[in-house]
Amino acid sequence: MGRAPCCDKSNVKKGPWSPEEDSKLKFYIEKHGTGSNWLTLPQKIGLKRCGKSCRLRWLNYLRPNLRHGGFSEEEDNIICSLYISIGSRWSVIAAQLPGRTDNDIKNYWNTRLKKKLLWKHRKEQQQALSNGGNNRAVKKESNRESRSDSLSFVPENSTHHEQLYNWQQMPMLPLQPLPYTNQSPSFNNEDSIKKFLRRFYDDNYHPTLDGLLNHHEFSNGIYKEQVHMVSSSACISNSNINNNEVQYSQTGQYGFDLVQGQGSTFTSSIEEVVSTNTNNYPQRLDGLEFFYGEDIINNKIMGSSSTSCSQSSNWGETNTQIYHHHPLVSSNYQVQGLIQETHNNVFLQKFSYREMQ
DNA sequence: AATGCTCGCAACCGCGGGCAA
DNA sequence: ATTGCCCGCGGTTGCGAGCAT
Repeated sequence: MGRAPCCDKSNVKKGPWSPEEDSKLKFYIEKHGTGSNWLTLPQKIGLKRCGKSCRLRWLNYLRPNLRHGGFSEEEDNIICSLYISIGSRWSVIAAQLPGRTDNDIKNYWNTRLKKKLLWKHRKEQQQALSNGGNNRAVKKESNRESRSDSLSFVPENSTHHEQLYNWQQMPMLPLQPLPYTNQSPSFNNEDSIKKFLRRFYDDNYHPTLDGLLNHHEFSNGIYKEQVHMVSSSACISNSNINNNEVQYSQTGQYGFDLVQGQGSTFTSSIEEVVSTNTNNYPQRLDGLEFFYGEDIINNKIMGSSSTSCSQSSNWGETNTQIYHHHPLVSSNYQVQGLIQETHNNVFLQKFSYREMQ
């Protein structure tokens, strides 16, 4: 006994949507909403489509504020780090990337991002071989990947934004040299991909957190300031609130210290840090919205999921807290701030610190 | 110019979970 | 507690555009 079909399959249209169908669906939903029943919706509109097909079309294509293509470097990093943390839960990953659909991210991962990582891995292998190896097969494959990469990510008429796709221009994490192996990494399953990805992030992978530290660096010649984001599956929901992450983060919580150093006074909030860096290194702020939140970059409050973080602000609401003195940081570093957020059941930690040079 | 191949993306499909009766 | 229905997710497929031969 199979499941009863959701609609009369012989009486519904399949395949690409016509502009007329799109406008019918869009017009109706914008005016009346979905009526919380997708299956009956096509009949109301007069569309010969399955309700599920309507839902998919609306969510993935027609609904407002969607972005297609043009994934940024930061989005790449978020996708990679979340993939490591939580696997192929595309809807959860999509929830962290405004305007992106789970379908888009899934396609992007399967068709480009995975290959991009593989290509980089192979390039490193080839470099390791450069002293002695002259493997024609590797060379041929490498040429093919290079060509493919240049066409896919850095077209000749690309804009600055598009050029962010060029691996060589990406501010990569410090990489461990990869030992040469005759075998390319196999991407047969999720675990092998995660394992492979971690090779790129070994320096920044934190076993206790089971998370990835996304890494951005500012340097003014005196101090090095590093900003990390941790996404962790270990604290995936509030029910795990007692695990190590939260417990140790609670030492010295709430607020920031003023930190003195080499004639400079560090500011007391990330908001001010952003402001400082905007003045000194405005070019490095581009694309950091994912870390600070659009509201901070734009100096305005846009929503509840990401909040500004001044000391006296309304930070305590629901899932967001500020901490300092993160135990990961040694005496050579001074923590600037730590933010913990929960977005759609994904736990995120963001912290910044400065390295005393 | 014609044909075959590859790639990217939109859409489909089946299944599991949640919820109400 | 059980059943049926719907929603949403993730894996898969099919098609069209662009590229290689």
